[in-house]
Amino acid sequence: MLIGEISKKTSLSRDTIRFYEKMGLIKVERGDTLYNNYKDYTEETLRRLIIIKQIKGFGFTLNETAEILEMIGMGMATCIVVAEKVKEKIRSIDRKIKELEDVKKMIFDRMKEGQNNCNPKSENENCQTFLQE
Amino acid sequence: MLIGEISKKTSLSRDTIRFYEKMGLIKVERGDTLYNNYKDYTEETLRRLIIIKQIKGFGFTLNETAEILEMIGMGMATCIVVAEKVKEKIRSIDRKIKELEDVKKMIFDRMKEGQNNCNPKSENENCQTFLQE
DNA sequence: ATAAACCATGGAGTATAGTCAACGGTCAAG
DNA sequence: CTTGACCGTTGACTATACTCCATGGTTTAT
Repeated sequence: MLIGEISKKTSLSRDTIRFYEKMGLIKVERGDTLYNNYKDYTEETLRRLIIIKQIKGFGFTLNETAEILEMIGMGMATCIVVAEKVKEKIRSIDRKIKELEDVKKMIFDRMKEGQNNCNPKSENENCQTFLQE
Repeated sequence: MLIGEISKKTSLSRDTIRFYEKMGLIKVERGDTLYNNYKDYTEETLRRLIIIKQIKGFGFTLNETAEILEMIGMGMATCIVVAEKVKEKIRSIDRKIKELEDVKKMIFDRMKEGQNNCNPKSENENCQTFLQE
């Protein structure tokens, strides 16, 4: 099938599909006919794109997705391995959440400090929050 | 002073200082002397860079930092305005945390679904987690 | 005189995941 | 025969905040 059709079937834009091809996530051949240079997307590729969407739905990056696809290709994406990957992804989300919470706490603390530098008589002047060394 | 000196005093790399200049966060003039084209960084610029570090310490982006600097320049960075900006920053952090938690929950739920597709006899085969439509 | 240690500029590269525009070829219908 | 709807490739652009490199000029010390 041509790119327009597979694009509709996957709800991925043509550009995205071509981008995935460039990234090596899918392989595409030319059709047998020699008189045009349209690419021929197979059912196999369609399935692969759907799997890619699934994997990305888990929050994996394209690189990670490529890795998992390779494992699937080698039959090594066992339940244990997949579960471990997903768990690691969850751990990395937890790390990000913790980082954000740390930043938030830091901002809170600094804001409190800053408020000590804001007294009523400076109501219409620059706040000293950022201006102290 | 020359860039090497201000770089040491602020603990910002030369490249970073030049980058800030290019972004318009600081203005720098050439020295009075005409026989070289070295830039002359003033005490004022030094103070400004220190303020930039303070503001960035609150998690503001460079664009936001530029905004706040401008307000300071106009004497409009009042305590109320600054507190509101900081609060909005905290709110945006909270939104990010919530997004991450949603993603995490989604992954959890899907993983549970996926586990139903993993039965013992497929121990050494690809997990079906990503393979279902 | 020359080497080390500065300085300036411009441009490319980093990571992520595409999106968009330009240019040109192809195909089917009227 | 021409119009519209496709298709292909290449390269630039998005956002963030720098970092690094190459090239070339300047200053200071020996």
